[in-house]
Amino acid sequence: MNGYIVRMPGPRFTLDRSSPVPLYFQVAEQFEQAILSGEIAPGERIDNEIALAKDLGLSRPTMRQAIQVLVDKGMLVRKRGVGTQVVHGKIRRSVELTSLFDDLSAAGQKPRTEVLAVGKVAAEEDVAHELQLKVGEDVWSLERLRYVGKQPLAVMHNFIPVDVVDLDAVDLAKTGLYAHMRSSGILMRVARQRIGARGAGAEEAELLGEKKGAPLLTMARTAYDNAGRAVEYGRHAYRPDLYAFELTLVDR
Amino acid sequence: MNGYIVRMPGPRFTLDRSSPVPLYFQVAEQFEQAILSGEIAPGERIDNEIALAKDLGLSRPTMRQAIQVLVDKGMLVRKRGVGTQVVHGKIRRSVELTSLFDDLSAAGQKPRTEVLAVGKVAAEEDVAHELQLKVGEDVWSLERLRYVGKQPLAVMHNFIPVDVVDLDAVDLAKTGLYAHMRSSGILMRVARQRIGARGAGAEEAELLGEKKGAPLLTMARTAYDNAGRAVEYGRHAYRPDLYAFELTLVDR
DNA sequence: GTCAACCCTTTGTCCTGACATATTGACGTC
DNA sequence: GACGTCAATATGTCAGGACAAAGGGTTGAC
Repeated sequence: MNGYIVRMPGPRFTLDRSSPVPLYFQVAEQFEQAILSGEIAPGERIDNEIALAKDLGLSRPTMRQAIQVLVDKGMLVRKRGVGTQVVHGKIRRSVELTSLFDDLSAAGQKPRTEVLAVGKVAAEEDVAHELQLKVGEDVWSLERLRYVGKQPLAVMHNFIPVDVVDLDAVDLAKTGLYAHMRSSGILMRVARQRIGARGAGAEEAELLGEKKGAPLLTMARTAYDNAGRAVEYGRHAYRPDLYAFELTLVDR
Repeated sequence: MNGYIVRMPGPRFTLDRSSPVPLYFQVAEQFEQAILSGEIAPGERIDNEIALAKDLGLSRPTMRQAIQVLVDKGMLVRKRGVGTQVVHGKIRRSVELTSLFDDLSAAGQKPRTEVLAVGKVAAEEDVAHELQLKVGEDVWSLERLRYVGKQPLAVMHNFIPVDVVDLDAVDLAKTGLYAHMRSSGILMRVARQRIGARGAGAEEAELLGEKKGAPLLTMARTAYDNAGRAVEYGRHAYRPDLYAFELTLVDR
């Protein structure tokens, strides 16, 4: 734990070379903090890569990798021949491979989940197609109603191949589906989402406390694990007055 | 014995070192092509980085950079100690810093645009806030109706600071707004989007050929140039039966 | 005064080399 | 046969150096 304090244009960075956290990540984290706290103002230029690397006792590739993390997040912009600037401080976390449950927990809300139905069903055509199965094969079907406070927020319908996890033994009202899958060793690495809208059906409307035909925000998503296997397909409908998707795009 | 068959660059990649296109990008492009064409099947492992680099006469960092491009696109997945696999072939291009016009053009559709109104207006509070202006300052206001074929697809309302571009001299029915901004030297590098849904207002409904209260897919977006300046704020409403947002998420 | 040519700064690309760490399969012991 | 250990394999991280290319400012010619 050899701490390393460096004096920079504004912020001081500390590096711990004995930590398992990669150096470039340590730098990126502290840079992000300095930007979010306003220590480095939007529009301001940061020192050039070579000087930064030298000041921190790092190589230039490592310094570049750290900066790249924030460029990918949309917080910094590089301009060849000019330098690297802060774009803007407040960045909404882009849509990630997290669940609504995670989102709300992070926001300090108290989400509650009601399991409407769970069991094995025969895969219909679209489900089978998304999960790379044959029509009629068994899949878990899980229907849940999500509340935030006392308000119903979303109707969620997930399909999961039976050989991925076992849903019988779990209390899904307490544990998020994704948390359960993670703890079962399922790592979701890539997901495809499709966001749209439609009018509420009679049953949905009833569940969400809306009228039939009321506008709903929909999201269908297929998640793949690190072997490329489809491990989850979900179709969800949200009350648009309570939920929206935010994302930050970066042109590279 | 090595019971598994490792896939080589069976397609011999061609590299042009005199080209201005970076080597890592040349490799990434050809790899992508091989994956999309099915030459390398989903789930298949590709050769390890060192062997690939050697075969192509590249250094390992360059090879890694090439692979990283496809990992970022969600086409490949790396597993330490194991190798790199193809996830799945058909990847929808993730939401990018392009416009609907670009999207439809790329899809071979023939989009048509009707300019409903264009002119300078005093910025209201939300517009001023998004564009980093003061309330009451002049901004361009541009309302358009987008058709695909004969069907109205979207109502688009854009706001642009007056010192960014001049909209008077342009035929916005023929030229996309973004294309015009690009040709004016405005480079959009970062954008924040918020996707939601709501019922159609009376005017919108009329324009889109829907009934009042019909579900619409909405997207609000603020774009920033490479100096961090807000250059565009737009509020758009889409007919959900004709349009949806697709994106691919990658966990890194 | 205008504009082109030049130089300096900074990021972009690419190379070689090294060690760390996660994963898997094979081997050996009990 | 079950289980722990070890080695092989492949990616992850990091160092240090070199040249290319783009942008911006300065200088000089006209």
